[in-house]
Amino acid sequence: MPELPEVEIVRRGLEPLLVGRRFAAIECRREDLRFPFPERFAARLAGTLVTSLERRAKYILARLGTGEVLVLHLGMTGRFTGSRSPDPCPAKTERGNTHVLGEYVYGSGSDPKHDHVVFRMAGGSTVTYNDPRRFGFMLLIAERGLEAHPLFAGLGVEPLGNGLNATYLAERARGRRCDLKAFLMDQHVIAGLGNIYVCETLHRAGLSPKRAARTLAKWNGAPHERAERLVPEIRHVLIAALDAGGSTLRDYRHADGSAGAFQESFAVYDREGGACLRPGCRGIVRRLVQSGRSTFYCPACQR
DNA sequence: CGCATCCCCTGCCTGC
DNA sequence: TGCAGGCAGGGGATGC
Repeated sequence: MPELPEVEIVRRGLEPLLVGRRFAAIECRREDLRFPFPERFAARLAGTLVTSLERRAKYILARLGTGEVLVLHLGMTGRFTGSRSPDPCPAKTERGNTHVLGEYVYGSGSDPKHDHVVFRMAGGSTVTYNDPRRFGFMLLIAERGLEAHPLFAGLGVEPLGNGLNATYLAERARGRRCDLKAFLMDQHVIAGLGNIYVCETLHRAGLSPKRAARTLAKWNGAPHERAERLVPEIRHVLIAALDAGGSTLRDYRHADGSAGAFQESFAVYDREGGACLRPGCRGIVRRLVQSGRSTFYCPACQR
C-alpha cells in the first residue's frame, strides 16, 4: 500500500465521488478480503449518506449518516477506480471518464477478476475496489466506538500533525532496543510511515537503520540531536511525496496520467548498488533485510 | 512488556 | 519454455 501519501491521495480522489452522496447499491463479489466483510455489509450501506471522508494513519474513514464509520484499508495492492457516470463503452475508459485513484498496480492495468467490491452511488457514479492480494479490508464500526477500537486505540501520532516532535520521539524511543527502522515503522509510534518513506527519511537524516532506537532518547535532559534531525526529514519526505502524487512502482500507470511521480525522487529505495545521491558522498546503496522487509541505505553517510 | 518470526494472498521477475 | 524460489509499499497472531 500505499503509505500515508498514497492513502491521502486516494482519499482526495474519492472525496468528490462519495461525500454528500448516498450509496445506492453495493456489490460484494466475495465473502472476504483480509477479513470477512461485515455482516449484511451491502444492506447496511445501501441508502446511507457519506458525510465526510477522512484519513487516520493508513486508514480511510467514511463517516456515514447512520452514525457508523466505513473503514477502508488498502493493504498492499488495493486500489480504487472511480467513474462519474456509468460508462457506456468500457474499452474507452482508459482515457475517458475513469480515474485510477489508487497506486501500486501490478502489470500494466488492473485485472477485473480482482474487482471485489463495486459501490454504486445515487446519481450514477461508481467506485470499484480492486485488490489482487486481498490484504486490504473494509469494516463498519460505530462512530462512538472508533477511538476505542483495537485498530485505532494504540495508533501513534500523525507525522504531519503537531503531535510529532523531537520530545515525543525521544520519549517513545527511551529504552527501545529494536532498531531505528522498526521503531519508525511501528504504527503505534508514528502512524502512516511504511517501508519506502522510512528508508528515505533515514537517508536524509543521515541515520543508520540499524542503530538502536533508544539512541534517539533524551540526553542531558533534552531530546537527542538525532531526534531533532529526524522530525523535519519525516515531514519533508511525506510532503514531497504528496506533492508528487505519491509513489508507484513497476509499470503501473494512471488512467489520467497525473499522479505518482515520487518514485523518480527515491534517493535509496530500490536503488541497491547505485551511487549515494547525497552531495559529496561516495557511498553505494546497500540492501539488507530487517524484520523481514528490505531496507535500502548508504553505509557511508548513514550512521 | 518488547521483539522476532511467520502468515495471509497473488503476480512478477530471476535463475536454473 | 517451464518451474522453483524470492520478492512486493500492509498488519496481525504467536511464541519466546
